[in-house]
Amino acid sequence: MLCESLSPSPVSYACILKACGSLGDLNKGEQIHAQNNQSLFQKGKMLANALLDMYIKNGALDEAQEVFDNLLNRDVASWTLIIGCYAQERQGEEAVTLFERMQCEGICPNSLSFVAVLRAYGNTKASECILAVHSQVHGEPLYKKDIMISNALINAYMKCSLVSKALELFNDLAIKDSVSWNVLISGYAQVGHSEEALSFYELMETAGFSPDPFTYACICKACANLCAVYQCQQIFTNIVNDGLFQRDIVTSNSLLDMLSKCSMLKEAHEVFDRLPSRDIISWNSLIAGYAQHEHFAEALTCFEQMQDDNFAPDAFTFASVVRACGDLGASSKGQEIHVDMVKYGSLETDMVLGTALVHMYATFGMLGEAQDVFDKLPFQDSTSFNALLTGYAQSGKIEFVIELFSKFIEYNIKLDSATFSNVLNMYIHTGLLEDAQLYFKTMVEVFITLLTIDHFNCLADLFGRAGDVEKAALVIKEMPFHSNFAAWITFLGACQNCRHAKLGRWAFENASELTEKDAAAHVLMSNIYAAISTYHMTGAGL
DNA sequence: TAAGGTACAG
Repeated sequence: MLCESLSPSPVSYACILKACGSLGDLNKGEQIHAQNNQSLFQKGKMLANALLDMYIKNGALDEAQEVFDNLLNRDVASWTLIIGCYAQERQGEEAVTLFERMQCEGICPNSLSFVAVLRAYGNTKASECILAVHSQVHGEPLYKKDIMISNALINAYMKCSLVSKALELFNDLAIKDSVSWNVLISGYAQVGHSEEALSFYELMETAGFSPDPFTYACICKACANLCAVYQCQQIFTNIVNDGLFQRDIVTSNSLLDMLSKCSMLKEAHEVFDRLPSRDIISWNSLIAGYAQHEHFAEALTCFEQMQDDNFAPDAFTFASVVRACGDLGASSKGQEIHVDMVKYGSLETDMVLGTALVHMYATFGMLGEAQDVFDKLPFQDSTSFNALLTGYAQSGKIEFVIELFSKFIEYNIKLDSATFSNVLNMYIHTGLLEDAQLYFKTMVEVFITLLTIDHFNCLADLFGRAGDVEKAALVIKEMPFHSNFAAWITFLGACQNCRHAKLGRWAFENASELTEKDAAAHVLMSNIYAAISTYHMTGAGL
């Protein structure tokens, strides 16, 4: 058109901007924006909104906000576009604020505005607001397009785990479309009601709706939650038969993730090899699958291959490989990856990664590095504090443990049950009985709710190792849990060391009540008797 | 010839 010297009209521009939005061609869109008189985009609502939409579809939030701010006449579409933009970007609070501002400025929201704000309400778990919208639209005549509001409502309810409200609305729908089924199934999968997700998938097919990529993503997630191998195979077959495996990357990634999570790693790798195209999510799913099932070397091999294939690792990749390095004890590779994480800026934006790194260095016993990463975190939360404390405890750095623990008390940081076990185990290995008792006493006073039977078993173990089997017995008798096999077998070991036949017999009988014919219990008990008879025979007497 | 609901990775 331009070659033939025709000047584009506002209509041409609107069409071209729409194309830039759906193709993801931000450069072309920016070019059109820059080459024209800015008044073109400020006055006419249609073209201004087309430009706004182009920036939003390209994920250019700042530019979208700027276009919106410079608009002279904002109509309901302009407001809805920017509200939808923030709702989609998980900036729900911002979206809700804009929704309120829009009404203050005298613009009345329409169906589409409600759909946009419902997404924000769902993401921010604003259940009261969702209920308010629901009662507002309730009883209004249901036009066909308003099925979108119903679907958005079901989705928002599910995001707040209001499962029965979502189901009630779904059942009351006069007309359902495939999105209605998808949001319901997706909701069940997200709240962890995976069986229901699969049941509604069956019902959906019975009702005559074919699964689409959205449906497959949801049921793959449900199957992954359940580790349902048989159903995995069924879905795998369906996806291949539908031809979606070749056509839709989200579906193939969902499939890949499902197979990985269900330990079907061989199948996952085959699917990966057969993919017509791959993206970063395909790589991350495969790497995560290997890391989650402790195939750490394979995880790291894939990580190398991914980079050879010119994919830059992101926060998801790092999370898997950091764990793999830690568990493999691959400290130099781990440090290399740390450098990459700094290079890509992943650490500044992601708390999970920082904590994973603290944990990795703690596993290597490189506590200086662990402390350094911890100190540089954007903020320290309970998870990162626990990772650091565990590191010090596992390395037996008592003075650091004591110092850090006092910070837990001072700043009211929630102590993790597993961290507490690690600290107790440190005391077991250092044999500092008095310090351990003091620590346990503080635990009872400050963190009583997280005490488990394992912690009491640790305390009994401490006394047993110190040779005080009477105190150990008292802990077992008086702890607020039913003693388990682990408690008795540890205690029996302590009785063996002290050659305490009476308490040993007591432990043996209790252990036998819980588990019959356990070899370890019999060996320990017979050792006690053998030791005592040797003692008699050597004339030492009892 | 402007806006819309559902989906995949730590």
